[in-house]
Amino acid sequence: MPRKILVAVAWPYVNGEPHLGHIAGMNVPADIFARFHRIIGNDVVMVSGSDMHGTPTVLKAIDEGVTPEEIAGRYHEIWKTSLEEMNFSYDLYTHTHTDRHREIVQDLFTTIKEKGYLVEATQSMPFSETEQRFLSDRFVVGTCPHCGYDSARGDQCDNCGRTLDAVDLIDIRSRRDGSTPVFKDTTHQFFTLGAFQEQLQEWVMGKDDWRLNVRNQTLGMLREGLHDRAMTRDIEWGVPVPLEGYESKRIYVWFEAVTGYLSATRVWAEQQGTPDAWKKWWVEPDGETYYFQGKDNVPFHTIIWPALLLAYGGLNLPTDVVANEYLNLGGVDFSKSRGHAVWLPDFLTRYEPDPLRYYLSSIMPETSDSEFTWEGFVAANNNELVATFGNFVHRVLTITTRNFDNAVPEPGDLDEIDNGALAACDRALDEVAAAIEARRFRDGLRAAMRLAQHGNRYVDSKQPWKVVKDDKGAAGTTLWIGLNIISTLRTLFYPYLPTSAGKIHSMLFTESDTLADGWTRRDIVPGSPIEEPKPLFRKLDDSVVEEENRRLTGE
RNA sequence: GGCGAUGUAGCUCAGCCGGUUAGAGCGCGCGCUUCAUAAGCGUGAGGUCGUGGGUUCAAGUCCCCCCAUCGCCA
Repeated sequence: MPRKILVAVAWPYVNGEPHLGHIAGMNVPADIFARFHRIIGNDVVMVSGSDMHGTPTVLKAIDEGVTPEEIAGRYHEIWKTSLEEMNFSYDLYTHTHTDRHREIVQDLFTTIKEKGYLVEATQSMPFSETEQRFLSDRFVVGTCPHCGYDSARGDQCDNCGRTLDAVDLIDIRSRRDGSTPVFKDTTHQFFTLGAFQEQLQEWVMGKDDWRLNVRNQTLGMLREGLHDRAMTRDIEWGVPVPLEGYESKRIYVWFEAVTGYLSATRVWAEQQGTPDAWKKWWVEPDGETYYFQGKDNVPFHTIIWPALLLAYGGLNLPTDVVANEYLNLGGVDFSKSRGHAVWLPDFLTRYEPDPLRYYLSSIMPETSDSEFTWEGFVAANNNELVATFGNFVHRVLTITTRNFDNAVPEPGDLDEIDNGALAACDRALDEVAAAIEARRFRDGLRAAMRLAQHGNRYVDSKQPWKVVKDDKGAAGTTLWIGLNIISTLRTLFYPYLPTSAGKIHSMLFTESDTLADGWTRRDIVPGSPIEEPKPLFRKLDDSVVEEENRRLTGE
């Protein structure tokens, strides 16, 4: 029975282009995981989309003097294109500004309201008298009461980093027109998070395969106790609240955005012509759901979203929340709010996706922040991808095609070393599978690379380029083994480097594809044709480092 | 301020329930090889395991204080 695996990838808010920091921690691991589960035969659906209604998008729109819809639409297209170019295998990459998403969010909201888990309460919020509207925390600025910084936001001070309450700001003013707001009571719907405390606690306690930071941070918050949270806001960009008297309010973007996981799966199922198919992952008790995102929103996925699912009832809680740390750039924060970043659309105009997927996988911020450097990228490309992996494939294929008339040689009897090489293939399949299954992607990559190294050692010890001169049969055996190793590498790297796996496949086989062949060492059939080898990866000149660093620091 | 994670060779990281001279990949030195995108293989150097205490016959590995970085919360 295939397992049912939902791969839910974080929804980026679209107020700018994607950069490497975004994809290193979320899309890359998610895609590896999804591709792996597909190739071992599981029933996978991978969904995500752009969060159109995030506050940063509204702020950007104000800055540019255009509508939020225009900003969101513009960057959504850019994101979508870049994600496709990276070969991330989404079954659906949508966005939150669709009718269907709104319907599903409102259904969730209404149902949870009917069940009594949304209650009305009032709170005091800054209100702009000039504009006759409430200002959410990020729309007000003032002087930080802690450090005196004069442009602290209503939710946080960018200077000293402390989180703030708008009430505490000194000399508070509207970010929109500079006027001084007054504080006024406003009515909102509060989600009774505390009602789910025990259920959540019990649930998380059982998750001993979660990453330490995810599990412990969640347990810590549960220990401290949960408080009701406002699920509506006084804003106009977002999903309308389906309640009377709430016409000027919208559903809180976090309630709405996480619901995207569910709505996207349903939309995908509807597009497939099987509208109930989403239940395989969300309703059937053995459906597994994996959420990939950054460390900054762990509680939303381990507490708020699960509580919403419990409140709604009958929907599966996350199997795991795979939160990664951050990928930084040369010690500088990768956040796009600063100017320093390697932008994905720009990167892809000069470099291939697979070397990037390789490097990002090898430095994936699984346990702590990591750093992208151009030196590292070039080194990983040249010394590992090209020298170890690409070169192994190339040398074996070259010797084969030159000496055996572009066909797979016939193997003779296998000796201990030959059998050891085949055993290494099978071992690598097991090791990589175990690592990816356990969401240890760096480990998996390294295990795959070990097979390429084993292949190089094997070929070195057998010296087929020499042996072929006086014992063609023996050389044929060696090359046949070598081709088996290449075939296995094709499979091992398929989740990480899908394009390269495809290239290897077409050099070795004339039909089927890597995915269809499954997670096994496909037999290499003597006599079948082999294509003239072309290098899998391009070596990068060292000057790239200097060139790109210059580009980064601004000419 | 509270909670959580991280801190091990130049770089990226392994080190489970404490136990012989602390490991891997990359980089670096040396040697071998030349089929291959001057790629490969072997070998060597390199570490006060963030700091300071403590427990123990024995501690990166357990306990406590502290420091640094990142995230979350007040």
